[in-house]
Amino acid sequence: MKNITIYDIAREAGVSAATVSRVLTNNANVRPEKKQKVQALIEKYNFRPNAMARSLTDTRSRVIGIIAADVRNSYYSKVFVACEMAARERGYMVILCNSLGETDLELMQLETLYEQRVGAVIQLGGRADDLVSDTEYVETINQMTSNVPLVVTGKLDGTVCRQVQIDAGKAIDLLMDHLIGLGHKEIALIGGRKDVLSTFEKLQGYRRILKEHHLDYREEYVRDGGYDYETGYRQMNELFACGPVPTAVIAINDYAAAGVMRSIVEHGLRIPEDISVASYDNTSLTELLNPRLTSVDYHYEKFGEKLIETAIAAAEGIEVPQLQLIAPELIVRESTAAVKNGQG
Amino acid sequence: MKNITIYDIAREAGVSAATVSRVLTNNANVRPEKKQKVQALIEKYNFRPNAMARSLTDTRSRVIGIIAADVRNSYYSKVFVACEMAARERGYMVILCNSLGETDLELMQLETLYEQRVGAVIQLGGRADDLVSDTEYVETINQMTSNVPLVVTGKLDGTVCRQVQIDAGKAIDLLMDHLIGLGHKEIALIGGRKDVLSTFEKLQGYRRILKEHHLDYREEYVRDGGYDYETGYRQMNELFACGPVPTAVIAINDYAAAGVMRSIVEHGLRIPEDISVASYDNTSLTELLNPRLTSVDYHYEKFGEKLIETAIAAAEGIEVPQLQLIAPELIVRESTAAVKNGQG
DNA sequence: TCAACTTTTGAAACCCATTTCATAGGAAAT
DNA sequence: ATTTCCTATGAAATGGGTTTCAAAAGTTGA
Repeated sequence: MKNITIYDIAREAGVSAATVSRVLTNNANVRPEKKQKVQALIEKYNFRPNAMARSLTDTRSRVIGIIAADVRNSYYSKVFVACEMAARERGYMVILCNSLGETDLELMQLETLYEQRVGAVIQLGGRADDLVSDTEYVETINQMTSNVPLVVTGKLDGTVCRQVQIDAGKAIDLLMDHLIGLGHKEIALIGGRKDVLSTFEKLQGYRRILKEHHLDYREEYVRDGGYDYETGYRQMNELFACGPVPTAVIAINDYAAAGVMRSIVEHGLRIPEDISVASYDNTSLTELLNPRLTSVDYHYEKFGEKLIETAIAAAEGIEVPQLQLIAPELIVRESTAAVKNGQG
Repeated sequence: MKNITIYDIAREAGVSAATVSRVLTNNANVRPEKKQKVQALIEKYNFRPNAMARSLTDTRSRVIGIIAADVRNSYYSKVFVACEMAARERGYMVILCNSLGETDLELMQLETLYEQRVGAVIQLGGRADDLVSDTEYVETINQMTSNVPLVVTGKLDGTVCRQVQIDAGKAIDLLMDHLIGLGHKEIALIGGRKDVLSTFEKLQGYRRILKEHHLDYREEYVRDGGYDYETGYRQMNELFACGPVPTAVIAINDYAAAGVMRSIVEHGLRIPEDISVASYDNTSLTELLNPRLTSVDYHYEKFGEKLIETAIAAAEGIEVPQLQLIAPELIVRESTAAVKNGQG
């Protein structure tokens, strides 16, 4: 299956390769009759120019690499698809890799993407979201970013990565305002690792808001863990077993919320009549669960656009603010309601 | 940010570019001291060879393209991640595109992937899953497959695409055996388009199995539509409104099942006590819904491996059987139970 | 020590498109 | 009709690797 090249086309058309190239790129004058002859042959052989060869001279390859933690998680797949659409509109392609939480793999993929000479890499989740950056990791990243610019959704102190973050402070604000407005005073926070930037910021916000409303901060109400169903289920069970039971729960994402909800139902309580549940991410899960879940949306379309725009700017050497924030929005559904009378 | 090349390394090491290349590919003898000097410089400059330039001579690019309908759907993201892992183990990369159900986009992406000179393309969902292939589409595909081999999960008559299919007949067998074994005689089928191969085959199997068990086929029990929550919800509502209410429902996937479940709950019935619900795909949703959903699993790891192996074989010109089947497995959870006494 | 091998090595060709540069051909201006 | 200015075109250089081929260097054996 030998591939056809512009030379084959050129020979058969009786022109030079340069002329074929001009027809392909369409940015120089070619006599109409020759142009037509070349186009006919391109059609005939179903010829498509080799993007590899092209990008050798092009310098910039019009490809953005994305390293996501795991697209099987709805949050990442939503961001990814948003990025892909934004990239396509701008004449770019994206390449996706899943790091699956393994730092080694993450770095290998960064390397592979650089070998592919992508213009920039966007990192979704993974090591760059950690609150405190590991020195060795930062060093490796610094080596790589001398080759290819990196856009992260967290932050990496001591590097030149561009940051596009969700405004986590605003996100917790929205949830707390909503719940406090409904009369809740006992609000638990379930799931998430405190050493992850966004989770840490949410916790900070939680304490700040409690103080602003003269509400007590209770250690037992903050129960971290992972970002999955299991964590939500286990931690809510613990709350039932040990601590005082809150009137509202904020889960770190929709998966954790599903776990929280099951635990509540298994304990014979109703949502939202007995306990309100809300979460972050606003994935499709929110509509599938029963009751439908109140959740914080991140305007994924805008989010993807900003990520891609930042990446393209970085690839093309254009300056952009190093930190950009995405404003979240609260989507209220059935899982939150006013606190019961006589309680709180 | 001028990139370093093997020539830069060669000059500084006082050797020829050929020698540097030999060190990189590691497949020829190079005097140890020179090898070491070159490796030191590679390290020093953090040099990585340009994969584009490499694949110009390599012919085969060690990249497989994947066109999925939409990775925001759990099914596709599971297959994709499985493919990615299988590819990595075999020294390949994958590039993902989402066709979002648009045939034009699908073809554009096929073209883009060919321009990238991927070794093969795997198509998940989309046009190739249609029962009857559109002539114009087939023609375009035939043109493209003269350039790059295509692996599909459906079938495309009149083309040379390799097929890796889930054994849909076996899948419906598993579900029906399970439900009939539980005493169900009134089983509805909800969701899916009949012009999609796998859905069609499931319907065929459904009729065959009913006949084998001397059960009546009832038109009203087969309610097609899309593959989403809405379809499940709407069609189950219709069943409640118009038709006889079945004792069990098989939804075309977990999303549709979620819709079916909500409709049932909203009608004041319980799952599985009043109605059993089961579905295909066994995505993470099955564990998140309440009750947990009985669903048919496709051994995604094996599925991904077979897809990638087939794609790599095609890329390297190795013969493989044109059609390969994946055997599904039933995962029984809480959403199915024996039919109530006095019914059926 | 010299012939006969084997291992290393670099120059040059090659992969495939783009782009520069110089030339050839036409059209417009004098 | 001649000069001037564009437009159209091809040869060759370029980008960054790999590979072939032939020469150089190192080994071995007699």
